[in-house]
Amino acid sequence: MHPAESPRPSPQRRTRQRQAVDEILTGLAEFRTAQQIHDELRHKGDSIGLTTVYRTLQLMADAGELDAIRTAEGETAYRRCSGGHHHHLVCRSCGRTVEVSGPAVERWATAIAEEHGFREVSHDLEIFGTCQNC
Amino acid sequence: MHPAESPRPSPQRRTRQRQAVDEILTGLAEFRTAQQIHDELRHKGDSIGLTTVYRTLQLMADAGELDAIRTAEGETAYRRCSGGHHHHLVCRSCGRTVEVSGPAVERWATAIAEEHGFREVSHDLEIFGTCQNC
DNA sequence: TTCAGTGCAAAGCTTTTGCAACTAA
DNA sequence: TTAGTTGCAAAAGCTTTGCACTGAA
Repeated sequence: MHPAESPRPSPQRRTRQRQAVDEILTGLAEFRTAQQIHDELRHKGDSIGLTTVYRTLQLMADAGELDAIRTAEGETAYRRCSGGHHHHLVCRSCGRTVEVSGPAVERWATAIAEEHGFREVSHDLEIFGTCQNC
Repeated sequence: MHPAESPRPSPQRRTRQRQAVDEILTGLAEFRTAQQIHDELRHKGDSIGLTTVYRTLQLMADAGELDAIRTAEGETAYRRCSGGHHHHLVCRSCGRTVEVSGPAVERWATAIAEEHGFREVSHDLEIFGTCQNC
């Protein structure tokens, strides 16, 4: 269900398309879907196939360079992430995202899972709200 | 992104199909997708359309009778739930689910969101692990 | 020169919708 | 009787795959 990610090797060739995706993601504080990124690149004048965007994002996520979440609409959204374990505080309206972490929550989750006899515990936590600007 | 659910009115007619879905869900401690429920009903000999299963599950979820989660594979899985706010401890292997709740986590999530200027805060939290039997 | 990478078209999947037939109340 | 339900077929959306072509190293 949520397999531990085994960091794959990074892509081997630096292509124009991969650089473009990489740049879009840089300095962006929101989650974006493959289709959104594809649209943005096209509007910017870059030529790139939707398939390539999908594949590039998957590679980057597999390599641990991106965080991926599933939206309520069934899409997969990506965002560059810092290493280490953390969670997200996401604006429902504009999508702005803040990375947060809370050791207390980690401990609570592990403790309650073990209490019920569960091992190899992991968890997903996303916080949603409306940010100041929205 | 995660709109507050406004509990719709429950279905108005008690049909054979809706009773069948209801019964499958009763006493089941795991999340099931629409397709899984459809399969189980068919194997049991009940005749029901996949479309009807989808619609019935949506109605029940809208009425607050079911919890819905998105699997990593992109499917929506449902499970009968108790009222009130709670989270799930899910077995990665067999799908067995335990409802858990932690006031401390709720407070933490709300606090950290407000700290960042977010209002109307909600959150999603699922804990995964391997249960004793697996 | 080579083989990873690209992108179009087509296929795959889950879920939703149109609509005529059906049925609970 | 009649309005809510059903279910097939078709459509909609997101994502993946087949495959011939392209281009980075």
